[in-house]
Amino acid sequence: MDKVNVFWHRRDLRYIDNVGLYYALDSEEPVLPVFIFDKNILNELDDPADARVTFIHDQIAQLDEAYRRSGGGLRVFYDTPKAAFEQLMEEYDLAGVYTNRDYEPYARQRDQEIKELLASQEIPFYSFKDQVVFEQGEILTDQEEPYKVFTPYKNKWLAKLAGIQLDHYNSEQKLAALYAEKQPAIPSLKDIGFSRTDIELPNAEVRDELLANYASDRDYPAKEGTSRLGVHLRFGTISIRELVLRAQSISDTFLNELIWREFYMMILAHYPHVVDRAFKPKYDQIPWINDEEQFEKWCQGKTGYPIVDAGMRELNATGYMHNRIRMVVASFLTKHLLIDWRWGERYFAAKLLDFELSSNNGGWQWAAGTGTDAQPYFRVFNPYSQQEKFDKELRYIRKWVPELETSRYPDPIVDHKAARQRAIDTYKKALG
DNA sequence: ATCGAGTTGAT
DNA sequence: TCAACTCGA
Repeated sequence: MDKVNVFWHRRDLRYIDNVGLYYALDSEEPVLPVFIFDKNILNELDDPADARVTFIHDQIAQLDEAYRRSGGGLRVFYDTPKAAFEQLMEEYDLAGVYTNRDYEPYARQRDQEIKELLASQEIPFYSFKDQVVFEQGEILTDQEEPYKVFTPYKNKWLAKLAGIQLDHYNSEQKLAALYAEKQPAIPSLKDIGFSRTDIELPNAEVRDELLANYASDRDYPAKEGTSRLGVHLRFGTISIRELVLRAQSISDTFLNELIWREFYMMILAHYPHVVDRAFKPKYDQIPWINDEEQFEKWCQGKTGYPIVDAGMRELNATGYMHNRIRMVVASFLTKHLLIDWRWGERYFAAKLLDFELSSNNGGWQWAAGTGTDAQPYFRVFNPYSQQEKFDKELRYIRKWVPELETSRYPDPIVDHKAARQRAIDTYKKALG
């Protein structure tokens, strides 16, 4: 049996500037890189044509190719992580398993299980910080408590960043240390129960010009003013350290967004109850109406509110929605329709290519007013003034709602003024 | 203990 | 101006 170190890729699908991979390749033993198409996760997805699985598969194929060029190869499983590691333990004499930390509740439980499995044969499990600049626990108040408000968190984060150097881990220059054995061909999408989608994904490049104009352009959905990097941050096809360095020198506003990402990851790690309950417990008292017919119309983009409908149709057609519009549709669902934020959260989770549990949950709780640092409940976005401010020329709206201004376009499913008042009254009563 | 502040607003 | 309340130093 050959003695190897395993490097386990999860949501770090790159070989450049990869911390865990760097340390694995720096070790004594040759490195077998591994990826598992996790049945526990994939079995939960209803639609076999899933753009995210397609994306992952493409990235896996590219990684495999890069490793093959260096004389190695990526070992890919379609299984549960436990079964995959049991097989690896049979096939190899494992010196250790290296990986980058992953902070979601499922991931932490999964890693604990694998760590224990390995420990039963005295195989060490080494994990590294790669996905974020600062983990939960690194940014705390003076009382050593996790922050609940963004701004002081951000200030501490920036102060801490100023005191460190963000290193580049040149894993890409160490691939000669890969385990040189031909690995089986990676399973096809069909083998794992999925089919290819033709949804186009943005590439992982950030232009300086985009960052330079980010603060002024990002709120206008008709412009190409946002980075579209969410999916790459989700699957680690771009390095957060590289991105932070770029942002630092070009755009504070964009850097802020990266800090939000870590803020919500920290919130999820410290307060895992947010996954299915309000961050602020009192807000679980709100009597949502949860009208299924209205929910369906919201999903389909047939609410009769152009900016809401445009956003939902963009999401349905492309797996993406402009951030400004995400706030508008979320406010509309929770406030105007008084539908449980979790319904909206779930719909976004199913549709968004850049879906990130912590950010999605944080964003929805913010819009619903149930979260950290959230909107006050009496602040209800006005879909018409949002439209007037951010898509005055109707460029975005007409693109997704071409039948606007025809008799085929539906009447509003609720009256803005009445719905706004109903929301405020309902929240007030529930919280009072 | 006190007090200023709090992502993206609306009327 | 509104309107509610908690966070954090």
